[in-house]
Amino acid sequence: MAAPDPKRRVEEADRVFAALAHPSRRQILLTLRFRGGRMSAGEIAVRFGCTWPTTSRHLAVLREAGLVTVEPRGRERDYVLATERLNGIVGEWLGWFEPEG
Amino acid sequence: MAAPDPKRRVEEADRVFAALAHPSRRQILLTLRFRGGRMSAGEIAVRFGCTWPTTSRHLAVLREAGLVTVEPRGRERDYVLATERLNGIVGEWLGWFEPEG
DNA sequence: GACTCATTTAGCAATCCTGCTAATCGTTGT
DNA sequence: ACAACGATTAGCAGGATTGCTAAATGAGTC
Repeated sequence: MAAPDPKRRVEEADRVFAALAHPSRRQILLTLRFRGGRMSAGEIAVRFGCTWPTTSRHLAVLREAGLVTVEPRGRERDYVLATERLNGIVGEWLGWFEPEG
Repeated sequence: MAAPDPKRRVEEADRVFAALAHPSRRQILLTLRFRGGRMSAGEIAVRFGCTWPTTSRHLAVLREAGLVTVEPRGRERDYVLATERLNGIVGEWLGWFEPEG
């Protein structure tokens, strides 16, 4: 486990919020959420208007942000939603703006 | 108050998340939060590394996203943090990923 | 009105993002 | 080995973003 380096934390938040900036990527996360948190790249790709490679790159952005993890399964690749990280980073940031305090 | 048009809701979320994608803009929101939710454009600008016009444009992006509102005061302009909207839009989206359900 | 201060707008260059098509890689099945 | 399938990578064009400097606006002051 990495030390609680605040600089690293900031860079991670940067990548997470940058990843959430694109509607298709938020849609991918929601789709994953309501399909049990795990789908193959193909299952995800067929649900979107853009081409396969474009979706694949969106998935790469989400993976580099740590919002999904990849688990190869045969010749397919399962993408697994990292719910705790999404709630952790975004929730922590949003927590600064809570009414009380 | 606008009708609960889902399409409009989506477009608003787009703009909000796009606004949050830039570190300087998140920093502006945090700075506002911990200075009482209200600051003039100048007070905000002097705290950032970039030039005044650049900060001004960041503020415009936040304003178009509805995350801040502007209140002219004399020849200055106060930017007011729209906490309830930030918590509303981001919190609602994040709510879809809560553990239960 | 002329002048100053606070802030924004205009205009430009560099960079990043997103979409596509074509080519590639790794696994399965014959 | 070969072909088929799932998925990613490479390369490119169009458009958006971000930063800057210089010029313009708008409100207060003399």
